[in-house]
Amino acid sequence: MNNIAINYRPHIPNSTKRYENPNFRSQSPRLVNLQLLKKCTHLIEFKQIHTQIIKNPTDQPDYFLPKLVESLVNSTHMDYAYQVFKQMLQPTTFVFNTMVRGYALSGVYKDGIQFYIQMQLTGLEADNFTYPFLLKACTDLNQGKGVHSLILKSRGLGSDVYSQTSLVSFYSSHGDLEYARKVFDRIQEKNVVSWTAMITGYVKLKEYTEGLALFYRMQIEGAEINESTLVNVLCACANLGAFEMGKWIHGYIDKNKIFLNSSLATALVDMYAKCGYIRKASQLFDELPQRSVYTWNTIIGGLALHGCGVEALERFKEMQMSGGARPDAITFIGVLSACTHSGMVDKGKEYFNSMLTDYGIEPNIKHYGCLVDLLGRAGQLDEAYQVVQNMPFKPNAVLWGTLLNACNAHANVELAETVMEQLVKLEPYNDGNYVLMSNIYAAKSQWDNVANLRSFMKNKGILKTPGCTSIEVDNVIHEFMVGDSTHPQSKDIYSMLDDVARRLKAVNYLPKTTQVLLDVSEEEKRQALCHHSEKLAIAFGLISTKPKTSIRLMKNLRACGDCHLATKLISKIYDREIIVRDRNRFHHFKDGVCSCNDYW
DNA sequence: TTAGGGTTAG
Repeated sequence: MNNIAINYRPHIPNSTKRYENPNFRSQSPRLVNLQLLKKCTHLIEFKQIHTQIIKNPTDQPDYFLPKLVESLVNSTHMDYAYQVFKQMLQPTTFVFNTMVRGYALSGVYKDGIQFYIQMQLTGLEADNFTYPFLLKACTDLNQGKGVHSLILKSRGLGSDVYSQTSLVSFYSSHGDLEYARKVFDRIQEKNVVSWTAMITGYVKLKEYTEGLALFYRMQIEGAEINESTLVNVLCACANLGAFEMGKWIHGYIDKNKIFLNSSLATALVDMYAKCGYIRKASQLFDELPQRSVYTWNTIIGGLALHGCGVEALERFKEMQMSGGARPDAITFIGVLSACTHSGMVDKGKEYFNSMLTDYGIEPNIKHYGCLVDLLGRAGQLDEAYQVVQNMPFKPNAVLWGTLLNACNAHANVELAETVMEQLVKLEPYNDGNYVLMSNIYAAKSQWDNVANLRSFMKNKGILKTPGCTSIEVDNVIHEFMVGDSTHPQSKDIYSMLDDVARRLKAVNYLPKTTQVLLDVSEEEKRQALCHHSEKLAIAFGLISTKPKTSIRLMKNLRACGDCHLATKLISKIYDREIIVRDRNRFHHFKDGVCSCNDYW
């Protein structure tokens, strides 16, 4: 940035070209007023007003120039705002604040901070507006901490709720939740924005349980709750799969007649979809009076997650027909993942190729990830590998992981080993990759390699994450670990498991013992599989819910091959729909088949 | 003139 001149140098802009704006015609050409300023959007309109202010001495430049700067900043004409600023004899704190805000919002952070420094040099004192703007111009933790100490030192502003809340947002958006919470706890008179800022901090950093805990406290303390609060709480519910809480929020919205704005509607649709209620999500979506690109993306992505690919593509067509929202890069993540999760390989390729040509959207690494998944699923492993090698991005762990998954599905040891070389470098402690590789070796009966991999993991201290499945029955979440016997109804659960095992045997079910990473006998492997957390949760679901009702589960890992096979059979034997949310997607088991068509 | 909000690849 140039040095900021604060001497008054009259400047009449060159606006020789006449521009006819209908808003201007009815106004007297000499009259400058705020109404007129508010209607300006184009630079030439601002220039005309600027000329009038300078030419007409009765129009009080001291009053109108700051307002002109403000309007220019609001219209993101920063260069011209700076030109006007330079003409001011004594810029006020308001003008400096406005310039700091403008540069921060337009991403020219350094200039924002520079303006604050310049303000101090001119001897002006910061006011309660200064620090929230200045914090927006801070790009790293140290800068923010510097502003924090300035706030503490400033007269009277140490307890200003705006500055304090800005600090909460700053710290949490820079990953320091501990500091954010310290500031939050010290806010004397917390309002709905300060509470929401802290909850948002937790949610953004995936500390969903903490976010919900704070929401409970907020209610106990009788704080006001508004749409923004609920959006964040719903986001936590969606990601935790906390359906009862999410449903309660929906009831709260209805009961308190809270306006379902676009953000809140999106969060609600997303909550239903991520909690496994895709029909409810779709129905709610249909009832919405307005849909933004976010709402469309949520329903398309939600349908994709549930393997409802055809329906997702129908929604995509509907989105385009409606003309209300333009598809963006995220829409295509949903569209491509719909094709992947439903096995529509050719359609997926078509959509990928149409992104740039028909929609002007450059595919990013996530779109390439979807393409690799799509090709991998179809068994086109060489082509998938070619994409990884030739795409315009350096492949990350997700991309290699996608390819490893494809190698597992199509038992390709050779490529899997090449992929693993990369994954060991990028994610040396991700146990899931080693487990997948072990399964690939096991599928080819390469037991030596399985053993080598196991000792490699042991030497590196890499432990397999224990499987954990939860099920919600009558508003209580029951959590099961592998081999768990701590549940109060454990005896009944294991009796039910015996019944399940007997009936599975009767339909010639053979446990997939190759997927067990233990150095034990076949019988012990069978037992281990039988006691996987998913099966324990299903057995509990069978004994604690009414016949023919759906059973809903959530897992911390991907579905294991043996549990997947067993769950398909159980859905048929016991005539139950079983809906499982695993780490990546939903599986709807019904009548012996799964919505994922055995690829996940 | 200030603080908080929705969707995204294994």
